[in-house]
Amino acid sequence: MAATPTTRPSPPRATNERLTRDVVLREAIALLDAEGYDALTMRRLAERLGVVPMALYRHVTNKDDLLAGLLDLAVTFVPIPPLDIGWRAGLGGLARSIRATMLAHPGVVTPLVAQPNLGPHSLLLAEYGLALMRTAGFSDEVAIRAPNAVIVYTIGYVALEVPRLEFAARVLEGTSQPLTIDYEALPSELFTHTLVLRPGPEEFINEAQFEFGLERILDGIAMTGP
Amino acid sequence: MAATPTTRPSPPRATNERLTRDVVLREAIALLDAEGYDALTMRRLAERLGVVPMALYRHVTNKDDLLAGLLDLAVTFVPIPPLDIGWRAGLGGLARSIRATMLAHPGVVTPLVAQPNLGPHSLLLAEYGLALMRTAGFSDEVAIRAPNAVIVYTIGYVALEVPRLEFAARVLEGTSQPLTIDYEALPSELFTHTLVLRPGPEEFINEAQFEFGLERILDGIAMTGP
DNA sequence: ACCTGAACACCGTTCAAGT
DNA sequence: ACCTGAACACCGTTCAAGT
Repeated sequence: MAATPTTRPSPPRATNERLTRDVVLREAIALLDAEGYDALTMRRLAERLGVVPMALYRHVTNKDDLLAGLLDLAVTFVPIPPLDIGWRAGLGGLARSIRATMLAHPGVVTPLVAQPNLGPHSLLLAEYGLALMRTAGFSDEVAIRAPNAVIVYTIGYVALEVPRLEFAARVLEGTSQPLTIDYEALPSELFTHTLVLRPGPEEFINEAQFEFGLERILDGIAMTGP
Repeated sequence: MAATPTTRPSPPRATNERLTRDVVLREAIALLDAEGYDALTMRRLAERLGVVPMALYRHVTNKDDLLAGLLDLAVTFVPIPPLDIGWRAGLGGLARSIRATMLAHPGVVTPLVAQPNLGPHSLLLAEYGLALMRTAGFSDEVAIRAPNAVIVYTIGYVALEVPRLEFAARVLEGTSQPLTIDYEALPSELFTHTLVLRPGPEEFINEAQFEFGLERILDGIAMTGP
């Protein structure tokens, strides 16, 4: 009922809502989405919930536990494609689904990379990959490795993509200088091919590059059988 | 000459050594290697150099600049394979070389992923990839995209691998509980394939998985030509 | 027994005061 | 002009004191 004694915007939480672990985790994701990974501090999360910082420790044992809980929750946001579309469309769809979810919740990427995550919802994604590959008749080894390769590629790709998108956004709003490559400064005998093709700084990470790598992995998987 | 007034180990820096940007960056990598990313603070770095924290700001504009400089320096540690071994051995060798370097300097992985890096030494790696592919007769588009796919896969993979190796090390020293999957708790109608194969928690990230994904990408690239 | 404000041991960076 | 100690505005977490 009483307003929190701060200068920040008043908390959005209904005052009669009981604080639960689920409420804490969802608010943490909302904070992550709104203000990014660095903004997720115990103090600011507590403030958004209209609660004293130490009240959070009733529902999470520490910040690592908060991050682990929030990750398992975020995995539930990933739509799993249907099973009957074939292994190639299935794995490709799962990759695009994971990427879309991570781009929608860019703040989760840092904790996702930083800690192992074998919660029940991750296992559901793994089951989908195994089902696709075994139904298609691949060997047990490929059934395990191929979906893992696609998932690792996707998470790794987006882990690189998100900071570069955030950088691009800062360039647009004028708070960062755009990246440029000064081709004229490169010694021509060391950079002959670079100076012929002159790939722009945006070539390293973009949507077409994601699709190129994904399709190469899927082509390579196709060559292993079934 | 005078010892730093702290309780920490005395700094290893020779007292008559002039502080330069290069010395600062190399000590930052040494601190990263020795104690990990979280240990790299301006204050602790200054302490190791036997210098007051603000003295660092003479050589770097802020912590982001320190990280950018240290990344460009770390790229020089990556051995580039010879040019005359063919595109497949060349790209594969580059990937393994990048992975080995990152595993030797695990603390650089976090800043490497977190910010764009187009320093001159990165461009030298890119030039190597372009040279391999153009010499082999691939199209300009594939010459740009294929090395990028291999490099993104490798960096992304190791970004996931490093925290899991650190976790495994904590398990070995007894400070973390090992990850287990409780197969008995999984509802059998949702997890039929998982319960048949029962892949262990270590299957997601390991050396064989890295090689599997790398070979699939290389196979997929081979299919595009030349 | 439960809750929480104050405190602790840190951060990166600013800036005024010193030489 | 150059340098730097103190200070500021934060952290995550501990813990003693309060109800």
